[in-house]
Amino acid sequence: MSKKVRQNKIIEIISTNEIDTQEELAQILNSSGFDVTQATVSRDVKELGLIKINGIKRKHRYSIT
Amino acid sequence: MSKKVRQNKIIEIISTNEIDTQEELAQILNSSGFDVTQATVSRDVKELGLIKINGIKRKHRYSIT
DNA sequence: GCTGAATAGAAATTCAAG
DNA sequence: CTTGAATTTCTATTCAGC
Repeated sequence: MSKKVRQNKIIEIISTNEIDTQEELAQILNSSGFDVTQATVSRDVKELGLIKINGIKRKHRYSIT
Repeated sequence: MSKKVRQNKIIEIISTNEIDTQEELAQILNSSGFDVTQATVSRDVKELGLIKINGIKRKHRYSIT
């Protein structure tokens, strides 16, 4: 699978799920057939420019910018 | 010093400096007379809803939402 | 309620390797 | 150029204490 496909999947995942951690994201990716580790997710998050929202109400989740 | 004053200072600091880490922010606060640790900065960051921008271009810095 | 010290937990990077 | 394992670095939380 290409990186691009995986990154599209990441966008889809965080759009439909409340993702707290990169580990969690990696697990969902694995369940979806993308065999990746947290290290790669970290790189994808960076490339995609994703941010971690950490506000007082909306606690802890990844989001697209 | 009140928490509110400190948090205003934080906004000012991240608006005028490129801050990478909470430790760094804590140090600048200390230099400015606010005696705090990273733990408190972490709580302030959360309350203020600050985000850490981690994009491929704009690397690593705190920003207001 | 606000905070610091210590710790747990999460994320980024290094260091190969393919 | 992409990745995983291991490690480092950074952040959040716990557990007092005030």
